[in-house]
Amino acid sequence: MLMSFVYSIICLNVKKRTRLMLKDFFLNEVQNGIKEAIAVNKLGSMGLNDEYTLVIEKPKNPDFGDFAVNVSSLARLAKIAPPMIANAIVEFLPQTTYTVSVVGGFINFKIKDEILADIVAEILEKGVNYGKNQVKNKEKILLEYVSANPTGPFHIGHGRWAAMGSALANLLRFYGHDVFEEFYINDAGSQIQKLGNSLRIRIQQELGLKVDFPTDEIERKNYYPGEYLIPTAKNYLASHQGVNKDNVEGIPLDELCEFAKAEMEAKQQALLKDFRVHFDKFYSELDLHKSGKVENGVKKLTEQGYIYEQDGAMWFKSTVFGDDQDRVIKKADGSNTYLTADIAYHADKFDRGFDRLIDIWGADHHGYIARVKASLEALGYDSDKFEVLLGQLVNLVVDGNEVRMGKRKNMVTLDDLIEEVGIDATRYWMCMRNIDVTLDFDIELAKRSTDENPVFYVQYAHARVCSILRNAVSNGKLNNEPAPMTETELKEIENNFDKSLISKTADSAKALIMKLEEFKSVIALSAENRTVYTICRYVQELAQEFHSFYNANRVIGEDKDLMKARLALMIAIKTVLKNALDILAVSAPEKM
RNA sequence: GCGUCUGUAGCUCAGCUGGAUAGAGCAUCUGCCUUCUAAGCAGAGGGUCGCGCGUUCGAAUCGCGCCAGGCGUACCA
Repeated sequence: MLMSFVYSIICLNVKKRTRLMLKDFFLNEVQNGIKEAIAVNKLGSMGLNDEYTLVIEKPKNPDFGDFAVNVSSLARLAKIAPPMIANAIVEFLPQTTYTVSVVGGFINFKIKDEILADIVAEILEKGVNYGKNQVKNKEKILLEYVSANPTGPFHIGHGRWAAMGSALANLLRFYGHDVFEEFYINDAGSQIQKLGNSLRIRIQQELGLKVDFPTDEIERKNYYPGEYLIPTAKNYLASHQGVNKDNVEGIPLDELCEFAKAEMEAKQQALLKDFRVHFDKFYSELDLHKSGKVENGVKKLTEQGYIYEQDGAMWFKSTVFGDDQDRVIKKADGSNTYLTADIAYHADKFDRGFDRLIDIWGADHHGYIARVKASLEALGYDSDKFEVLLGQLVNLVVDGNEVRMGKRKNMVTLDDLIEEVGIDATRYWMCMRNIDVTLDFDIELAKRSTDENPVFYVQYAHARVCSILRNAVSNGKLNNEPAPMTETELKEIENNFDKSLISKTADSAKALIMKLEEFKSVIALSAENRTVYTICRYVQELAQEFHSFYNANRVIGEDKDLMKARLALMIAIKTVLKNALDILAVSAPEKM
């Protein structure tokens, strides 16, 4: 509730906007005041061309007003004391929709009711579009995430990228960008051979043969011993009736690879769909090879003089572009490395006309950034248009203890997790932390439908609002009293609200309305910083403001104008909560 | 060793494009349901912001150096 924010602008670079968010509005007021004060020599040695930064924040102490601008930073330029500066500026503030006071170097603003009324009216008017399309430089963005091997089920780490990636796509789109979501299928490497070999063993076991995965340290690395291939083996036998103990060895490896891969892909894609993750394209690495683009990329790098041969392999001079060491691009055995295809893939993304590439990668791929950027530069692309969001991994917490992933016995798949805690909670938990920190996913906590679980807290707020809106137009429960309000009247509030009524509830609802107003800047900041956890934090804060208001005030009551004002507020809260939850792809239940 | 992320309340984390007494949730304690969903609200206690030096009128925030932990450091994907 006391969250203060700081928003600064370099004042030589302020651009005029038609629709000002409140913070921008006050910054502009101050900036204009400064200019006028300078013009009449009230700001000491300051000149019109001096560059300075203004900071606006929300005071923690409400006595200081609703917004505060600190002008101490001008002291160095003006060579006079901060309070004098503040007073000089204040003289030139029109103070139409607000009042001001000066404390030290701070100019404190207190807003008048009409500003609050405008906020609510704007939300009602725009509805699902409130907060949308704020971006100034719209870009065609290709967002790539998850991009798992089609060799098995997703683990919980994939779940983090899936949830965050899809939420980020929704956010960037909401902000106004053109976003294309893509999943790169690593279906070309040796891991597919391992998959086929493993399927053969599972089929043999299904046929009753005594075969098992190798236990030898080196040999075992050529197999996937997870049990998930058992149903695949059954499916294979069901669709290949002629297969028996005697001819199973003769099945071509390619056929097994193809079968297993197709099934794994289908399962992965079905899960993504259930998890509310939509991809515009699943881009096959195999297709990339077939298209000749990989070879073409190598050719281009060679032509540019960035390839040399050593120890029988071909190396890319990535150090020219800042990488720690050069990278092998064609192994001594003639095959490509993973990087070779990745170079072609990222070049192809630009060739398809995207302005910006954003990839979400696990922190374990950190070393790849420099080499892919290097390759893009070598091929003549602007590597600054390629962003990698590096995500720390996920720890599962069970009974208060971390369960290390990777130990095969403790392997928890995303399917298991979703089944255990549900889609809403899984998505919310995966999105609620900064991508830079390792996520502790506490299954017990995420499962709980209590206030310990933020996702329920937020959803409950939405359900409560909906309940009030329902009650406003339904008859009394016990003795069938008439409804406090007709459906038509409620529609009237939504579509043609008399915003002057807000003054009836302005005092009690001020904090709540201010929080609603914050939504737009939360969207803008979140989109620009590519963070989705900030949406989670905001939605929790908004829910908190609502719950607090709910406990202190009644919406439905005798005073009809007051009721109308508060119902308008309820519709506004519902709208903003829904818009935010939609970005996270977490449901906003009408009832709980 | 090098690169990178992290180190803030008992726990999980915000704040880190420098600014008014360092915040939230959970946990603990105290109150609040004959009134729109108590899955809620109000309040209390709880912190050498890993350590040191520096820049600044001002540092959790910026710089440098340490300490601790995660990840990476392949002709694997």
